[in-house]
Amino acid sequence: MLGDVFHKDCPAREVLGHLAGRWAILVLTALLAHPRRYHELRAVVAGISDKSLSATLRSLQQDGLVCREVGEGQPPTVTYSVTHLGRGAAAALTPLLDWIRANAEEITARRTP
Amino acid sequence: MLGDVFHKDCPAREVLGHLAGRWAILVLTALLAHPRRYHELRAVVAGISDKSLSATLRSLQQDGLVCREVGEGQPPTVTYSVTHLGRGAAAALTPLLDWIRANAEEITARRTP
DNA sequence: CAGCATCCTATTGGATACTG
DNA sequence: CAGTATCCAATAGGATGCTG
Repeated sequence: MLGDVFHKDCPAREVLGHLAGRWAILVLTALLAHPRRYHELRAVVAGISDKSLSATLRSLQQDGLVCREVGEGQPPTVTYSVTHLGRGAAAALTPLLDWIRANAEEITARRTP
Repeated sequence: MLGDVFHKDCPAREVLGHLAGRWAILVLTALLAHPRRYHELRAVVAGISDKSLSATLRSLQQDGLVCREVGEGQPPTVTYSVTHLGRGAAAALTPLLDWIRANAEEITARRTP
């Protein structure tokens, strides 16, 4: 089965690998509400470094989930937005983020050390 | 805001870090349908090593998402299942897995090299 | 069967400095 | 502003061998 994430070496496994990192999840979600410029993203996704942000954005572009638009003028203005495909991915991520928001405190509080 | 995944050093960010890896996602999902024993998990989650599987299971246990039960007899039989909390997490992951299953081929096909 | 210990390599990711 | 380049530290993760 081609879409079986449990099978090695299948496309689904590869895509999961791209989306599974915490940075991709956060960046994609940050773009869901509306497009953002590079420095906005760096501020919104607190703690991400330039290197990780640009690497994550490149990876998301290559997968066709994020669109990069360069504006006119000096200094350059670059805006990132989710594509139609990316919107679907981000939507699929919101239940996870919602669940984490709701349960994070309980988990960290009860954690067995 | 305590549950804000976009804020550094908040519980939500930490929990996201635990769940974000591909192994945690797959293991948790593999346990959603029904409990499984160690060797079943290793077979179902194709490609995972003993080291990564046991590390993932330990992490999920510490977060209270997975329960480990040791059976009687020799050789030992150890069964893993999702807790109530873990069931919620796994449920929050299914939209993501479903989306990946549905779109993985399109993504890998159109990938800009 | 269900793992842990060890060794090793590869990838991730932060800090810093620099550029068009 | 929007990155890229470089260096380096930390982590992930595979292979192998061993144990109760």
